[in-house]
Amino acid sequence: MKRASIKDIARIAGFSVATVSYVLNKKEGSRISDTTKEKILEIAESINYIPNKIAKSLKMSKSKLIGLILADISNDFYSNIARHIEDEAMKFGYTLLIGSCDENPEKFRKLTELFSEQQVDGMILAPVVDSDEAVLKLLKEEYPIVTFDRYLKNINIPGIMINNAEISESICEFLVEKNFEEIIYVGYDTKLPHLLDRQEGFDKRISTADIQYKKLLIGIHNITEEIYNGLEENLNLSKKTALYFSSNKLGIAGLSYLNQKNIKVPQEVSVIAFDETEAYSLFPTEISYVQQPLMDMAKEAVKVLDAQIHNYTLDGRRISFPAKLINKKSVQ
Amino acid sequence: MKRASIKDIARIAGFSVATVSYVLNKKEGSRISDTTKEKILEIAESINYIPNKIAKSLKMSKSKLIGLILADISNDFYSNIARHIEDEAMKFGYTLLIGSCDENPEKFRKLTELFSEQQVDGMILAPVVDSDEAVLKLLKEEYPIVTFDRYLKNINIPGIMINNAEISESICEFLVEKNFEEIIYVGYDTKLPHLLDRQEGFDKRISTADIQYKKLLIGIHNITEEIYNGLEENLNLSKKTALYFSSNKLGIAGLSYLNQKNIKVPQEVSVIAFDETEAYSLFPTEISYVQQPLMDMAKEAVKVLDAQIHNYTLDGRRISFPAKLINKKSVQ
DNA sequence: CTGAAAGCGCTTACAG
DNA sequence: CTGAAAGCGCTTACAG
Repeated sequence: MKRASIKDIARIAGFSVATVSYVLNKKEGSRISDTTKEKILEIAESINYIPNKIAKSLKMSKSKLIGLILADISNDFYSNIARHIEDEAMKFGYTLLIGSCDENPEKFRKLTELFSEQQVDGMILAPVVDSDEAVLKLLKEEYPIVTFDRYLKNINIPGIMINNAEISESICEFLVEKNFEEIIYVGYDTKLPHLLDRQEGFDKRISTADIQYKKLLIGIHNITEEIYNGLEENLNLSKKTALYFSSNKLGIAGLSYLNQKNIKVPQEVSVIAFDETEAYSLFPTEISYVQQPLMDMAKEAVKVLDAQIHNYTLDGRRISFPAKLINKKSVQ
Repeated sequence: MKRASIKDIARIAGFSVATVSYVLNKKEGSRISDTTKEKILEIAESINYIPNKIAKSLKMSKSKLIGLILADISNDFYSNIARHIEDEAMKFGYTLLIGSCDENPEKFRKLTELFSEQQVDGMILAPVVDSDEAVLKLLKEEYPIVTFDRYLKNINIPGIMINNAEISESICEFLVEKNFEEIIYVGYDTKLPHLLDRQEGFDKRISTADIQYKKLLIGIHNITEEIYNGLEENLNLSKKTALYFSSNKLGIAGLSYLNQKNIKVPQEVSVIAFDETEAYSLFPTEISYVQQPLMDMAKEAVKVLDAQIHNYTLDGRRISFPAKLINKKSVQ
């Protein structure tokens, strides 16, 4: 079925498409008589008129579409982000295109290209390792973009993130004061700057403490198995030990290991994890974790993006939101 | 920066836009000389030409966009679905618009309208209670749609789902054979047909068994608290009892309760939950659960939708995929 | 208060 | 082998 257009309304109403367009868009400036307005509105209603945003987009060079590229929408952390961004984007009248790139720079590039062809007005990106080139290309097209969660070391664009180094440093401080004999930092074997920041913040504080320290760096593609083997090898229950899992996935995989091994938290080992997830509620001990203010971050991201979309100025400011430790019962 | 168009290429190359369009689209039929082709391709490359799909969409009446409406993208179950659908849609050249409606028919309606204005080629819907009207309207516009997970009792459109009644019936059979003294079905207090099917399938089998049976029906908006109170009141550990949690969220909330109360599974109570989630791996006992073949379902959904998009025929067939019990250690 | 016309960036049937 | 032209459904500056 061909859908009704403004032209159909115009024909039936006996007015021009211009007049119909003015009425439908409720422009203040244009003085259309009330009877004309009513008639047109009535007809639009009766023939079930649905405006064609594609046509409007073409004419206006604005699609009211925003592209969101993240590692994997099925990952709890990212799907939470997506939801917050969706809500916020809707408030601004944007609809969300979502793409998952699986830490793969080629997929990332393809998604930026696809979204760019789709004429999204802007993109919110969680860039992967080696995605600089793709982002640079976007930048050359003067595409409004903002990074989220992650950022690019060598490209200065607006980015929303947490205070990765600082929060890790303060987590370390917190653990140091508890007098552990050994602390194990569990992170990813990666070049992602925000994760390196987490590491370095932790390293910085621990280096001035006289505590045994290990780093377990996990390949990003085989988390469960590597965590299992890593902890199997490195966790020494005869010492008073604390584990710091520096991401959501790592936390879940690590807790799953402790669970399988029936290792008691915090009696045998203390744990701090990252991000909120209802999964923690199934673990026998209430887990202490680092909480990111995702909703505030999403609000800011959309706000910053929308501002760019409207005036095409890119100030390269990165904004760090403070994460905080929600201390429950997994550290003693 | 204004983006380069086909017209710019034409001007620079000294050919018409028609020729440029033919070359860019690599049509077989049109015989363009190789030198022309090369020249045009080269220029396109050098001025960083990006095709404008909005313009193409308008001309072709095809946006290559698919809308996905579900209850909440941050819900583990739905974000998994979204990911599978994303992957499959991409294979067909579609990009995904995602919207969450929070079980709210008004939000659902708004999303259908928004997507419809956005000219998506089709929609994959997890309809909510009282969304019949919105779907009917889509149908009147002859919009290609397919329901997923859920279906509409009174509207006959293609739908992808599991064998809700049958799987529940066979879960019940499984439990009956274990000689429990009491079985508690934990479900939602809802009118969603697929959830009623789950209930009725269970009821059907239990009605022929001589076992004490309770149904705990939970309001969809306050799960954690209602599960807590409901189990507190109804779970009697002096009897050999089995709990059947008929959704992912209910399973997690229920296990969380058992965890808080330090009730041992399966020693004190047996449990079967619904859907896979890594959350289960944090629970002290490996959880037996009902697995839905989400990837196959996603494949089928996109396939069915794509078929509709291409020939506008709607056969109202619902397709049930077999769910199956993955039996672990939470039932004794 | 209303309309004719141009144009957004494409595709494609037709002509030559 | 290539181009002129129409048209997809809108918006808007301009004229009357």
